Amino acid sequence: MRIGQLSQRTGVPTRMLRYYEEQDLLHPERADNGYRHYPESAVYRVQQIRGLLDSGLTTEIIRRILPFLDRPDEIHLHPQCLTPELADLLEAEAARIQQRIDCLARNRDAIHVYLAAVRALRT
Amino acid sequence: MRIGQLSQRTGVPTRMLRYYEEQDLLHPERADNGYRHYPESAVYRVQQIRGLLDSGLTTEIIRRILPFLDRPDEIHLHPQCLTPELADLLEAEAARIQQRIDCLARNRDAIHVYLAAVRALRT
DNA sequence: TGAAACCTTCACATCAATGTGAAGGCAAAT
DNA sequence: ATTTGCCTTCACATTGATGTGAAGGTTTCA
Repeated sequence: MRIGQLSQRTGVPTRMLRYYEEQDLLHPERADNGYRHYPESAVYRVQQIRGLLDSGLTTEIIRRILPFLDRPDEIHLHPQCLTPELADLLEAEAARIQQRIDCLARNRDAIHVYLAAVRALRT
Repeated sequence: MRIGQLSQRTGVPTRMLRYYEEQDLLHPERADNGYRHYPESAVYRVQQIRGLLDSGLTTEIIRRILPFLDRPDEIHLHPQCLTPELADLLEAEAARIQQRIDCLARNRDAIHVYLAAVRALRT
């Protein structure tokens, strides 16, 4: 599919889709006339990128972990592809992600506790 | 405590603590000489702000939900303090937070699955 | 064939969060 | 008492993610 349709289906402006490509997060094929051509899977990929960006990860981090965020494929399953440094990076990033989850969950709970408390008072 | 010590204990630069004050996230007392004076609880509060910022919330959103993120106190427990619009805002923000959590948890799991798969291959 | 709706690249603007530094007042210790 | 280190405000710079618009090529369709 072309960029306009991908933009429509994801709600992400074409400007941003080109930006993500510049940041090495997307790698669409090019048609003869130069138009970008995305596979169906790009829809999920873009949603994933947006979700991670919106959760505070930078494009730089996303670029580095993105190859490992899908079903482990043969390309990356060869043990020698996982250098100790890369494993450390993934572990560290998973830990940072967990920290975010904990923080968000705490505050989500606090909001719900508050709402429940006020509503209980109103009975 | 003064700004320098709060900075040391939280790891947040004084520049940022003043910025958060400007954004109405912190409200330190002032001593006669104009120095800011923070209560002990400011340490947690700053960590909380940092965590939320780092998780993609803006200072604007944080400012609006911050009063409700602590133990519900008498000030805010009066039902008339919770206008329907405010309740909607809190619900909506809780939902957005939940979306972030889901996205982060999915990708954290994917990292762990990948690491486990590679390590299993290496046995 | 010509208009409408897409596509391309290039470039400058904005916004929030943060860095950095200057110019000067206050305080604690040698 | 002077130095050292903290504090104050003011102000300009930077960085990452976006918005916006210009100038021009392509596809589709009436």
